[in-house]
Parts: sequence; structure tokens; C-alpha cells
Amino acid sequence: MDYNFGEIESRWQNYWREHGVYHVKNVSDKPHYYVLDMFPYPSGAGLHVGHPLGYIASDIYARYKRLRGCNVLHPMGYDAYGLPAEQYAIQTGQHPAITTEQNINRYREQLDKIGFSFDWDREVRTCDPKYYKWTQWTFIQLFKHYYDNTEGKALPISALEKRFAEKGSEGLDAACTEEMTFSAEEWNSWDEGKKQQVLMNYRLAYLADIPVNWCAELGTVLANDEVVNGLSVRGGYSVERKLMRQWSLRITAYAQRLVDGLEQVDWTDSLKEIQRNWIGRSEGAAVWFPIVNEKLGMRNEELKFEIFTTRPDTIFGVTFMVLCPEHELIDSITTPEQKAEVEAYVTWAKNRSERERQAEVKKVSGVFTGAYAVNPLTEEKIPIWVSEYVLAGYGTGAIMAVPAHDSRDFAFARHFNLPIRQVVALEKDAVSDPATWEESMDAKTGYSVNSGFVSGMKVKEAMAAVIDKIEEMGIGHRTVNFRLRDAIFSRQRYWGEPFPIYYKGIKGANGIKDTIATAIPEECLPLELPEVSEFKPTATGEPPLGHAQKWAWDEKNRCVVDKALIDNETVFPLELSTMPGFAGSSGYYLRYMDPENGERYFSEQAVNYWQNVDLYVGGAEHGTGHLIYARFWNKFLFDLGMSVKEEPFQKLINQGMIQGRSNFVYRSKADNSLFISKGLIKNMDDVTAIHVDINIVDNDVLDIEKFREWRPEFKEARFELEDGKYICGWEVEKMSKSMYNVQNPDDLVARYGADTLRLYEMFLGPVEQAKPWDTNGIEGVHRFLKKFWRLFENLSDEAPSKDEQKVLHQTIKKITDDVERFSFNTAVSTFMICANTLTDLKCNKREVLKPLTVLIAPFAPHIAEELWHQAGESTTVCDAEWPKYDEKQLVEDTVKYPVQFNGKMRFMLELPADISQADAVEAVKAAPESAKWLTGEPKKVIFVPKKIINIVC
RNA sequence: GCUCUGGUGGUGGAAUGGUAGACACGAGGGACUUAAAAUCCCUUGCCCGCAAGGGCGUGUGGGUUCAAGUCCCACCCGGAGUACCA
Repeated sequence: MDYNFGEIESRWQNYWREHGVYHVKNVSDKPHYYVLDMFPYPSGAGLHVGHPLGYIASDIYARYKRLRGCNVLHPMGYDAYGLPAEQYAIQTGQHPAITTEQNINRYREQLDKIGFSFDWDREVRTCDPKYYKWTQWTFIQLFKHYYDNTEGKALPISALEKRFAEKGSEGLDAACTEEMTFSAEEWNSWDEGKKQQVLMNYRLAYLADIPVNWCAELGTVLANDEVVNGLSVRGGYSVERKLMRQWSLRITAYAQRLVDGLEQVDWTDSLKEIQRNWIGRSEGAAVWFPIVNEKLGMRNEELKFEIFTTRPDTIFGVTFMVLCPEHELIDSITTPEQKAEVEAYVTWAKNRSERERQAEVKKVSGVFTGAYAVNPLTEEKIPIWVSEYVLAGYGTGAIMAVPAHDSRDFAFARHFNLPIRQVVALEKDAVSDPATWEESMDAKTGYSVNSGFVSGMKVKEAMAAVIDKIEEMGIGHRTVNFRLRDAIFSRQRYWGEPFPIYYKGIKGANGIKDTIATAIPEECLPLELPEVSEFKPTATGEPPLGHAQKWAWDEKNRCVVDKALIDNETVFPLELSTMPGFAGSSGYYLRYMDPENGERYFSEQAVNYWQNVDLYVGGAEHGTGHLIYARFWNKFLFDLGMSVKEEPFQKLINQGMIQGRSNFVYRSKADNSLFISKGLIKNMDDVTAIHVDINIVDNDVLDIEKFREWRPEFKEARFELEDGKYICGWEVEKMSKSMYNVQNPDDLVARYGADTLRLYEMFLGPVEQAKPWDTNGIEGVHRFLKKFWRLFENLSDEAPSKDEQKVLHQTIKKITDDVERFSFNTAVSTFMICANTLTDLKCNKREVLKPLTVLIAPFAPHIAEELWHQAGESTTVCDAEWPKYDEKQLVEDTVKYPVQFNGKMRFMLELPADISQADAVEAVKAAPESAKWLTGEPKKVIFVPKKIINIVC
């Protein structure tokens, strides 16, 4: 009987579905294991072959763990909120919920065909109110908590209020936007509006005027990781800095814990490094520099500013100071003579787009304020400049410039002819004239020179000594700075989670005095996304939710009402922004544990059982986005006592991107209908390379008839062939429609079956590695399955031979090793070798072949299931047990031993594997080569089985 | 610039410091067949040689080691992340 994959696969897929074979319970005596894929955004284009790569790998591991006796949670869902559906809605008027639903159905159909073992009963969709209820709930918790640095965790805002009422801000060390100092009396005297304003400064989800990445084309703000080179990741539109009132998450409060947590997880070094760079922790010192007030002819202690430096040891080399153009002190310190110039510069700098600024990073610009600061250690007067190269968002927006030891300060000093003073040298006496230098000496090595009390110290010692001194003088302190910024959480979009927030107006003498952002009661969640008449921003520039008629909060009746009823007494306006894409994906892995729970995000029982994700598979492109946000989200829930592990994803595997492999035909420039086969082209300048649809090319051979039909202009095409074939050129490019190199998995499943596709995607190479998609080898994998199938014809109950046993046990061992280390490509090879050998041995023994169906079940579940039944089993192969190998069956007959003599290797000797020490010594002496080296009896023979023989005379 | 990665046949890729190139594709040759499909067998890193056999080979140059694709140092080239981050 032939291997009829189509029939087998659909039959078993139906069986699995009908019998709920992959349904998993939250109760079991078995060990638990959680395998998770990054859920997809269901785009209109459907699945391409790149998507399933990670899903297949995780499915193999999930199935393997099941066979190893684990209770495996392996869910799937959809990241269903997102920009493309909304853009499509704006163009067509089609509601995003409808297109999203359609896309999800298509995804599901495609996924089902590949034979995954997902527990679909646990499916989540981020746009489902039952799900986003908990996204909103978490947001409210963030809003109602602050981060206490002393406790090292999030605490309720109510505790903070109590504290303020009792002792004001004294002794408080909390994450905040701006440091505040006030007494209990002051706090108690403030009205509600003022108090709320102060609390907002501490909330983990807070509203603030912040410079945001505004994208006019998309009509929304974007997070830092959604902007690359001044352009939006989605669409590539230009992005500008703009001050706007936005919701943000105080993720910076968790910066240190986000760095520390990386030590505990089993991720690749490169991904950990990406996150460390993004968080950008740097140790250094904060130092206050006083400003000289020329008019008074003295130092003005009132006017001083704080800088951050990672090189406190170079403080003796400071020759100027630089403020960022946004710095608040500029106005008050600029001298009248410099005023016009400074203002012009500041205006110019502020109006530059991010893109312009980044494009001209190397161009030096700046202006002198006319003011001077005093170096607190030398009493020296140093000029204060303003320049773009100092960024407002990092540190304090002000620096001490040490041109001799910082390349940017160096360039600035050279450009404006400011002094450069060497304070670090590689050797203690290696001082030279900086005027002769071509570049600064930035390395943190060598010795301090010209540096007062630290001269002669090593750089590291000098750093510590300077900080100690500064702390002693009370003008600064040791500190840590992070590059990570708070995550902007508002999007001016329709298709996202609505904020469960309304704005309570407090009336004053002339209308509304303050508006207080207020969370709707948790019991009223979810706050459902309202219907709108249009998906575009409103005429007044409000976000799309401005079109929603029924979008106001009735505080008394605790419900959403028509916004015409807003009276600012009991009915208030609701927030018009929605949450960003990463909101829904930040906690979905927890919801899978208990997806139907209406009372809680997830039950205590469920999270105590599953703990966290054991294996997470997905792309490294989420390194600075989702994977940071989700870790933050989880840490916050951990502080609330909800999640039980600080890190959500224990082991992480990044599947490599699948690139497209494009094919080209070459049209002669001399003759527009003549196409020349690749090998016959003498000069590439004579031809034009044209992308050709990979679906009409097989193994780089063009299907000429299909090519003529492909497009009307090729109807009359003529060809110069080599050996009767037209050979196409190829190149690796991004997989995209415009390059005609998109491979759809459905076509391959139809042609070769899901099992072949699964094996082939794994066979392509290591899962982690990026690689071009190329169907050239798929036939080989398919042939293997046919060969494997044939082995099961006429099964015999005869006892297997020694050779057959050996093949089996070697295979079990190798496959087990390969799966454990996620080396699925070598595992597939191992199967092929096994099948080849058994075919050669004409092996049809049930005892040998049946365990193989279990081994292959994670990789090719359908054929395994079918053959498992043919071998006489009535249960499903999913309930089988992973075979064990017998060490005895594995031992090689002979082993090569390197023979060492007085420590020097003299020769290799092939000896029986199970040789005794005495026999080994005899064999060494008997070996002809040994005669040259062995004189007399060896004093000592060190024999390490299978490894080495060491002889001492 | 900084950080991380990788560099092995015509191609994808194998190799706990121990026979480099497993496995597969492609190519060449052959068997079966009227023919095709399917299946099977042989050859296939490069150079010399009819052969036996020999020489050279893992980006380049050094080093450690009895032994290096693998470890160390320097350099060259690709890929990714990030970028006036003080």
C-alpha cells in the first residue's frame, strides 16, 4: 500500500480533534511543562512558511515532553489588536473586528493542516473583552501602585497617601518623574486636585506631558522600540518629537530588576546582551556644579546644576560644561550679550526633526551661554555651553566635558577652540600635548595625571577616590543611570484596548479647575470598545474614539452612557486613547493557564501548578519590545503576589528568520523577447534580471510553458537553453509579494503532506539560524518518509538480529540527545540514516520498528500515528512512552586509543572496546610502533577506557 | 563607533579537542521499463596518477597541544542589535 499522506493526515487530525487528545488539565500527578509560542498577529496575507518554523520546533518539544511523561501546556492564540486591520478599516470602512475574525479563521485553517498539538480550548484573543478585561485590570493596578525603592517592590498608592499625611515626603525613596520634597502639613493643606497631581508623579501608570514620538501619517504616538532611524517600524513614516499629555508605564522603576533577572534565565547570550544594551545600565556619579554669578562677582549657591558622569576620575580635566537645548536653566543663566544667539540656537535645535538630527550626528553645533560654572574640586571657572549633542532624555541633560577623554567632547572642543587637558595617561609619565592628538583617549585604563590628589592612581582607584571626596563634600554621590525610558502607553487609535479611565472634573470658580484621572471600578470591567462612525481621527484632532457617541462614564450608575449626558457632576468623559499592541501580549502567557476564569486573571491554583513558561519560542526581533514589557508586567504581578516566578520565560529559543529565495530570468537587452539561461550569459551587463515567481520554477529550472502564461508580456518569449533547460539565477532576499518569493505552506502540505513539511522545515538547518527558504531538498525528506513507510510492510514478530538491535538503540540515544539540545536538523538526519540501514538489513521486525514510530511521533505525528496502529496498538501514539536505550547494545566493538608515552602521544591503537587494563598494556607492547619507544617494562600504565592510554617508564 | 554573531564542497549543512565534509540536495554514470513516473545501485572537496597511492585542504597570519574547524591572540569579510546614552 502506498503512503497516502493526504488521507492519513486528515483522518488523524479529525481523530485528535474529536477525542480531545491534546486537551490538558490543570491537575495531574505528572510533572508539568509549559511550551509557548509567540502568538501571531493574524495579518491578511495568511501564514507563510516562516511562521510555522518556530511552531513546529515547539510542537516537537511539546510532544516529546508528553512522551516523556509530562503534563504539557501548549496553547495558541492571537495577538489580534493592531495597526494593519485598522489601516484597512480606514481605507474600506470594514470594521477591524470583521477582518480580524476572517484572518483568524484563515490562520486557524492553515495551522490545523500542519498537525500541531495545541490545546485549542485555551485559545485567547487579545481583542476579546473576556481577555482584555484583564489587560485593563492590570492597567488599573499599575495606576494604583507606586514603586518603593526601599522595599524593592510595588506598593499601593493608598499606602503612599497615608505616608504623606503622616510624614510628608521625608525618607521616601520611590520611583518618580520628578523628585519632590514636602511636609505632612503641606500635604494635608493641599486640595484634592493638587494631591492627585503629586500622586501622579509616583504612579506606575501615569499621565504626563512628555516628549513623544509623534507620527503624523499614522496619527498616533509610538514607543521607542516602534521607531527606527527616525521612521516608524510600521509603514516607515517620519516621526517627530512632540510634547504631549500621554499615559506611560514607569518601567524604569524595574530597570535594575530587569537587568538582574537576565542572570536567572536560560536565554541566548546575544539576546540577553540586546536587552542589557537596551536597558543600558551605567554606573557613575552625580555631581552638582555651582554657577558663577558675574554680577555679584561670586559664586551663587542658589544656582547650581546636576550632571551625570561615568568618568568621575576625569573631573580635573573638565574644560567646559554643556547643557541640552531643553535645559531649564538656560534662560536664567544666559548673559544679555549671548541671549539672542542662544535663543536662536535653542529654537533651531528644537525644530529639527529626529531624522535630520540623526543624519547629522557628526556635525558639531553649539553656543556659549556667557555663564560660567565652578569646578568644585579645583575652584576653576569653566564656560557653560549649549549643544544638541547633549540629550534631554538621558541623565540630567547636562554634562561636564572632558575633551581629552571623550570623543564627542573632543570634537566639540576642537570645533570651538576650547582647551583640552590630559588627565589620564597609559603610563604614569606618558604625558603629551593634546594639541597634537588626532583623537581623544577614551579607554578606562591607565593612570590619572595632572589630577590633584588622585594623580598617579589607576583609573579605577581614581574613580572611587573622586566619588568618595565628592560625597564627603556633599556635592554629589555615586549613582546608576539607565538608558531605558518609560513606556508610552497611549495610542491615538481605534483598534486597541480602551483605557478604563475617566476624567473627573472638579469645578472651581470659573468652570472646571482640575481634572482627575480616575479608574473605573474593577467590578465594572471590561470597559468594552465602543462603536464609532469613523475610524479616522475627528475633525478637531481627537483620536477615533472621539467619534463614539456612547462614551462617557456615569459614576453613580457605574456604566457607560451617551456623552451628551456629560455634566461633570456624575457623568464624565472617558479616555479617548487606546492601549498599544504590547499591552495585550504582555500577560497572555498567564491567561492561558486559566483562560475561562471570569473572576480572576488566573486562579492561584493554576499559576501554582504551571508556575511560568518553561520554553518560549519566538523571534529575536521582540528583544527590545515584547520581551521587555512582558518581563516588566510579570514582575509587577509578582509584586502583587499573583505570578509566582519573577521571570516569565525560563528558557527562550529564537527561531531564525526565514528569508525568501528569489529566482530570476535574464532578458537580453538587445532582444526584448529573448531570455538567456544563466550559464550562457557572458556578460551580466547584456541582460536584465527579472524576478520570476518561484512557483513556476523547480530546482532553479524554469517551467517555460507556465512562464509564457504567467504574464502577457512573456507570451512570445523565446529562450536560449542549456541542455534543453532554462536555468534561473537566485538570490536571498526578504520574503515578500513584490519579489514573487513567498511560499505558502498550504501548497506544500497539499503536495507532500504536513509530515514532510514539518520534517523539511527542521531539516533546513538549526532552528536558531536565519536561512533562506528553498524547496530544493524537500523531495529527499519526502522520499525518506516513503522509505520509512515501506519498512512497515509485512511486519514480523521474529526476534531482531544484533545489528538491528544496535541500529535501534543507537537511534534512540541519538534522537533523545538531539531533541534535548534542540538540534532537530541532525535528528532528522538520524532518522534517515536509521531508515537507510534498516532497509539495507531488510528489517521488518515489529520489535525494532514499533519504538521508531514513537521516536518520530513528535516530528511527523500523522505517519507515526498510522504506523503505530499498523504495528498493532489501539491507543494513540501520544499516550506511548518514550523508548529507552540499552547501553549494552550501544557499545562499539573497537575504539581508537591514543597511546601516550611519558606524556607524549606516540600512536593511535585500535582495540576492543571492553578491553581490560592488562590486555591493553599487552596490546601496547605488542604494537610494532611501540617497539621504538618501549624499553623495558612500563612502570605505570594509566588506562582511561575509550579515551587514552598513558605509559610512564 | 560599540556590542553580539557567524565564516567548512556546486548548495543546505554534520563533526563531547581525536579519521573534516555525516545526512540531504544538485551533478555524472548505471539497473529495471517500449517509454515515463516510481524505485534501486555506483561516483562526487581540490590537485597528481591508468591504478595502488600520494599531496593540499574548515576566511588570513601567528600561538597552545602528541593532536585544532573546535581553545588563545591579531587581522579580513558577512549578518544582527544599538547609536551623540556622557
